[in-house]
Amino acid sequence: MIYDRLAIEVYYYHIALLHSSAPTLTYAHRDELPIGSVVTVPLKSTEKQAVVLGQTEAPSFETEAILSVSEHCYTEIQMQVARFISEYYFSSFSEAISLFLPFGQKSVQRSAFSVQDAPVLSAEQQKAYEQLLQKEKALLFGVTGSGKTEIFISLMAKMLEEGKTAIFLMPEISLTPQMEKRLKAYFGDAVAMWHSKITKKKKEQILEGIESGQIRIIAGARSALFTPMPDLGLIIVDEEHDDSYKAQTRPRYHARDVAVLMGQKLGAKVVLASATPSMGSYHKYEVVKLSSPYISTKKHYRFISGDTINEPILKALYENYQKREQSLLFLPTRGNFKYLYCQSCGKTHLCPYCSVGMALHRKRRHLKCHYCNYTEAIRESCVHCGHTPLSSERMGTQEAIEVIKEAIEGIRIEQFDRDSITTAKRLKDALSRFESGESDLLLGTQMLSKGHDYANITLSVIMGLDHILGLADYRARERAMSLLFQIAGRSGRAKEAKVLVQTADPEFFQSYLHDYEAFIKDELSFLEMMAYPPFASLARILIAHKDEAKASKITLDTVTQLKAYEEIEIVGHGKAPVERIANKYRFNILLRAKSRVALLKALHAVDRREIEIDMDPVEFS
DNA sequence: ATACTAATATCA
DNA sequence: GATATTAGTATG
Repeated sequence: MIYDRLAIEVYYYHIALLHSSAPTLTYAHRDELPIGSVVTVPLKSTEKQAVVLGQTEAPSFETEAILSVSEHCYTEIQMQVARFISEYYFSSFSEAISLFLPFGQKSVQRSAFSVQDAPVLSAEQQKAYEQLLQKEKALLFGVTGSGKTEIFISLMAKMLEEGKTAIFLMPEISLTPQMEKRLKAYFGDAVAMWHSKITKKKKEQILEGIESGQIRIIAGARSALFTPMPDLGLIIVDEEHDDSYKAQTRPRYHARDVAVLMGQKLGAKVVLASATPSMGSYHKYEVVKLSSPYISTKKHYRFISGDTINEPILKALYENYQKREQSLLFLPTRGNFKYLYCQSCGKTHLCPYCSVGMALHRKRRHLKCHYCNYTEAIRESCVHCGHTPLSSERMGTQEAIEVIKEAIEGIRIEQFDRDSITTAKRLKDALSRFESGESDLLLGTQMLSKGHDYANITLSVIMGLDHILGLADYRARERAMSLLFQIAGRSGRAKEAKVLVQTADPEFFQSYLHDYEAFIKDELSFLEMMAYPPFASLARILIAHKDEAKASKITLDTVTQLKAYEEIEIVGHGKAPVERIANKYRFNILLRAKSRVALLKALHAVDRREIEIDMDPVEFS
């Protein structure tokens, strides 16, 4: 290294490579560098971007010199949050800091921005708005159509007037052009949309806009949380219950939880919002309630039995079609697993130890719990009511469309699922066809429940809730209930609407139909009794290897190590529900602990390259 | 992550 | 025996 030979005084720095899982390395530089500086370093025969972690003593080995120092720098808070993410969600610091975009050097004088036609709030909205202004963080709990968006806009407008900026998070932004329209209407060029699919060029433009002070609101999916917003005053997490806030690749962070932490560190207000809040948020945060003025637009619920498109469904669809009114039909996502459930009482066969639905493995002719691996023979009759036989079939979107077209001549159906809505354009087209009345029925999966409003729908048919209730997931009840509320909430904004719910367990849904909060309270006591989050911490360890024997050995070794930790419960371990992905055999270990600290400590002790740790998992397959 | 190296499989 | 493919390892 040239500095050594010239005997010039040099500084040594620990650096973390960006976009790499390499460990911390040491490089030399002639000048003093601030922590967080983004630099270019030589590594092997290539050049890499890296971030300066701090100064260090001259190491015993030869060092290379930093090649260049960029204009960009991570802030102390970005570094702290990245440190937290790397430690809590088990990634390298490099992977965690790589989520963030560093700040540029220009510091802008942000002039106050005044919104021309700020929305006029109802008394109810005004009250919630004022409550939110008082609090550092809160959960805004308001049914669909209660006017949460106007409150968001008012809060953001207030921030902008104070010369501050805001981040607005929503799930899967590329598929929600509606919110973009509304935000643009109020904030114009001061708002930019940010998600993983926008082009590199566009991202650069937005970053420039942020630096110049023109862009003051970033709205988008998970990754929008990591844009370099100066003077951040507000983070809104809309639809905070949505699982897509949890990253499914390393770093496996939960954007909602990271948003709360970041808000705390920055002194920015954090508003979580949902019509169907998560149990954890309701339990943890102050709740600001917003009851709807228009909720009284009548919704008539009717519960029907069966698990296919049957007579009552076809009849209702036909009648609505005859009236030239629009309908919506929800089918659960085509899942990988089937569960045994009773058509008579709607109950799913549950694992006796975990209270989650047991999955049917037809090939091996047995039932298996995906949490603890408890296995038993396939049941012939229902343990609750003795009804025979038990059902396990479910229907796909395509099949449903065929059945309905067969039965109702001339009906125009818009398919609305992952298979057909692959791009933002397709979504826009599908929605505009429906809005202009070119289609009579919107038929699809989970996607229907997200974000869009279909004011003219007068009939919603919700099928397959029992399948969701029966999922191998401790939150199956929450998922089913939240889905019912989300879908029912999409319809009948303008006029009266019918909601047809197909379930063999109408009592469960009926008792909470007009009161999600009552459900939350009951569900929380169930979770407490069963020691599930938020009353305990869960972690999942994933092991994947081409060699099945090796994967199995790593799993067993890890389990053996974990047994030394008394505070940690090994709920189960074994082959993952999806046994093989990309030619790799997959194993899971599920852990639970009362103490999150104890769980983290044990996990850090057993962590190594061959395993992946998923803290606070939402996905178990 | 990825460049480099050692180990192993494939082939004429 | 030479070369292609894969597995393992260190990177400053």
